[in-house]
Amino acid sequence: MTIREVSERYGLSADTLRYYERVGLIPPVPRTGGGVRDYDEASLGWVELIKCMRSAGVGIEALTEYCRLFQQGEETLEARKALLVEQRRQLRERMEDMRKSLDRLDQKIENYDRDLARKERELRGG
Amino acid sequence: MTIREVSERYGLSADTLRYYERVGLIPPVPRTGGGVRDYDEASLGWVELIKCMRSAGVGIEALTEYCRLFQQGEETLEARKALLVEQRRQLRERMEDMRKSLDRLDQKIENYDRDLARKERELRGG
DNA sequence: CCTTGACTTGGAGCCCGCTCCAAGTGCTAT
DNA sequence: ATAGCACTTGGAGCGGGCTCCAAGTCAAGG
Repeated sequence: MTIREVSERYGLSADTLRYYERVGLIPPVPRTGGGVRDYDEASLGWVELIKCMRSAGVGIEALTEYCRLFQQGEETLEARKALLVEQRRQLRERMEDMRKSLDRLDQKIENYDRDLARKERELRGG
Repeated sequence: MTIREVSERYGLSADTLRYYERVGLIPPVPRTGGGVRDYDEASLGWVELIKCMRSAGVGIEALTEYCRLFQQGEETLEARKALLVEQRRQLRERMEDMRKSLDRLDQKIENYDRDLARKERELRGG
């Protein structure tokens, strides 16, 4: 699968896909004789994983570290798990912050509803 | 309340507080005779609101627009509410992305647990 | 053979959101 | 009076994460 096809499939620019590989977010993608990227299933899996994690705000650094460990094989299983557990913790933390802000937004919106309703009554009544 | 005190109270640097005011995230803070910022309750409320919204990833632009509308008075109530509703929508969207990534992380971590347990059994058994 | 077009690389540039700095001003304590 | 310190402003710098560009290579079609 060419970089263009992968780009269209996942909604990531070809530049971004090359960038991801360059900085080590995904392992080296197989190439054709001419050196052109030819994404296989494994590479697609990585692209999808990275897209998912990036969209949740997981940092490039943690993800490159994960990819690096993965390429070192079996002896890094524990390290990889530890890394994922830590990222999960951070993700939960961020979600908790967002939940607080969401509550606050809900509250403010309710206040606006009340203010607008009052204004409406005043217009009608007076 | 001085900028230093506000800084300590909210864990934002004095530079960040000045920056927030400069770009219009919060309305102008009252000054002493000598031109030194003297945060009042209203300003503190703004700082806290902005800190909360920023920590949830709400963009500077939306927040400056909200602040701008606020300073224009009553006739912008509806516009402000609309802005908040839109930001709430975006916040919910981001949280949904994060929930998906979290599920995925949980799944991966479980897989690692299984792999590690299997490896353990193999070591003991063979 | 030559053009076209997708691909390659390395590197520069850009946007966001701070963060830091230089130069200057003004209260406070000795 | 003068040292010291917190404050001011405008502007430069920085890190993250892309995004774009120039220059070159290669495969396919006319």
